[in-house]
Amino acid sequence: MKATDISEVARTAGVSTTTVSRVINGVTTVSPENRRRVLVAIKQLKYRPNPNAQRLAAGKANTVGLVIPRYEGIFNSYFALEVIKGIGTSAERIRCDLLLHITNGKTIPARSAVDGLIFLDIYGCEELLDDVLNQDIPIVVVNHRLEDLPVSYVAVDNILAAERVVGYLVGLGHRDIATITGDLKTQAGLDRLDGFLKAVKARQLVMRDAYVQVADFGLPSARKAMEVLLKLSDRPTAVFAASDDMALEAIQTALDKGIRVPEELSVVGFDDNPIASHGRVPLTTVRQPLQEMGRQALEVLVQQMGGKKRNPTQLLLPTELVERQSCRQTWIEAR
Amino acid sequence: MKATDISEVARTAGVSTTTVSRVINGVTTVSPENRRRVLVAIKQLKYRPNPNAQRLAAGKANTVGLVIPRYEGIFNSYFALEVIKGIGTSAERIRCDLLLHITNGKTIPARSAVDGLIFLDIYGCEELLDDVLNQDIPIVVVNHRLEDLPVSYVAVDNILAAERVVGYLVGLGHRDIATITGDLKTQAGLDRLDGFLKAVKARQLVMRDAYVQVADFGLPSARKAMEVLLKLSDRPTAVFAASDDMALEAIQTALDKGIRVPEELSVVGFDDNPIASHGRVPLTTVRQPLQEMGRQALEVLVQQMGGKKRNPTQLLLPTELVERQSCRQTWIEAR
DNA sequence: CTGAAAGCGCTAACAA
DNA sequence: TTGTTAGCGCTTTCAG
Repeated sequence: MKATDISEVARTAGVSTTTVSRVINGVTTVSPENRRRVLVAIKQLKYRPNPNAQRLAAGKANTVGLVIPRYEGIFNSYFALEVIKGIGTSAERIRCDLLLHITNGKTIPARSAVDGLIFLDIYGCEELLDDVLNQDIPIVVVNHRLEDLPVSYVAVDNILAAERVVGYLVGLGHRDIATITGDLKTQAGLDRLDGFLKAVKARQLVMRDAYVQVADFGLPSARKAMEVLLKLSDRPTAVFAASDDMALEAIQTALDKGIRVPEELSVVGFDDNPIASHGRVPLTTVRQPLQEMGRQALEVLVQQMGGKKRNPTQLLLPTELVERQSCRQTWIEAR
Repeated sequence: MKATDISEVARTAGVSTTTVSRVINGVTTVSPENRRRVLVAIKQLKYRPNPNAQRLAAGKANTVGLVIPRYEGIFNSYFALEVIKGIGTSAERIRCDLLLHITNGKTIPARSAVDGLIFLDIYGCEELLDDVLNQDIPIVVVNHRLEDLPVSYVAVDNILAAERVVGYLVGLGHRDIATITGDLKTQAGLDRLDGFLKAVKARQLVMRDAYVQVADFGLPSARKAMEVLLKLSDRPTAVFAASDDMALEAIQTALDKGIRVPEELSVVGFDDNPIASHGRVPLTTVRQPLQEMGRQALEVLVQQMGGKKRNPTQLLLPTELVERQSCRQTWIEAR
């Protein structure tokens, strides 16, 4: 049982394979009559071109590679699925295939299998990046700024977002603000901490070392961090967690110890994971346009693959503080 | 800038392209000396074979297509990411590429682009299935039993799982048990309801129509369902929600109305989403081996692609009731 | 154990 | 507007 090929279509349509190829690829120089006959033949034979042959002959893959670091923290997250979703639906629209490549930091799809690459973060893939850059393959990185490198990226201003969180909390009267960080090996984790620190310094808030609890985006680490914070003699009145998951876990930990949120402790998260907006305490958090990041990443990549852009596009998408009910004023305001 | 090709490798190794091809493909009939020289040349030239050419020449793609229905309920879920993860990590191990294809129910990857297909559920893709079956392309469906069709699947016994939930609840003394269903257009949703109904009947429990609240896996639908249940004059003492997300939302809804969980209302979920085990009320739920499903699906597919198996493999993986703290006895047991 | 040569199915000059 | 003719880069008989 052999699949029908282009020559068979050509034969039954009474034209050359070239003509068939032309109508398949939307080349306009085909007479309406011939086009019609080809179309009929294709339908009748249920012909579908062999993509491998197309790619080989045309020298382009019509595929973009989605490289995902095999790292729990990112792979496992709400973040990943949302971005994939954004990329996936866009890819479907422009009829381009998506090659999912989960990597241990050592491998990427073969050059000729893809026209371009999207990295979903580059945690653990730093060395790969050099390879890629040397291979002249179009690439865009999601969720990691690479300002000194000529690489396109689509990310979010985590520093600014964290600063805003602190500003918001200060506006509510908090001065003793702690943070539960993400994995500091990721840029997002690091930036969220940097922004926090920057704002704390700028506003000359109380800054104890213990107010920075290093965690790793994991639930257990968040719980541990929160337990430490709660035991502090000068317990913070507000906590900024670097992810919604961790924020939820932190709230849970506090509630377990009989500390009410937000009455006795304000908590802010990061992500705007829907599950967090519906919990016991609807979470005040930072919304990132995750699907949008995916969509834009693909768009930038496509432009680059089209050879339009020579210099990298570096995009910082806006975040938004979503106020819900996990924060509260610490004093009665003067009227 | 042209990529190095096999003939270049052959030249620098002083052998024919055939020999190079042999060492690449692990054919054993190559002298150790030649093998060494080829390997050296490959490394030196940083040669990587062109997959498209390989696929075309060899007639196999070394790629499996992962078809995901473009449907919020499945695409968006914890379920999807976990299964993808299972498939992805397995695929990485057996060095097979993964083509992610998000579909509206009308398209699948071209036959020659993949050696086989994994459907992540088939919601909205029922017609596609016929196409696939007519195309003699190896396929396995995840999360949907197709007992009357000669199609491999890897799923979970949702009916049995739901029955067990009811059994568990009855064991705690509940007789007024309601359910918040998933989307009944999905088999998983339907089965969970069927199992529930079956068990309720078998145990001759109270069964009011209002005890079956049809929802769709979405949070808003779950909330609405719960609100209806709570207003009932004969309010149920226990609720089985068809997903953890919905269960959480249900608990939240109850708490909002001042109804304590589990003291006044027991709730059971489905999935064992980690976020549910850490909430205000650690959720008693049904664990499904999601990653395992992905892994097994790929394994079954690979066997099928190898031509080993002619008849379909139909797997029902075990679930497990994870008891946490969202359920409670309704009466003081006699001693 | 090795290599020559014939494709795999399609695209793209180039000529007509 | 059309068809002829080379390839694209690799695998695979088949003969040696």
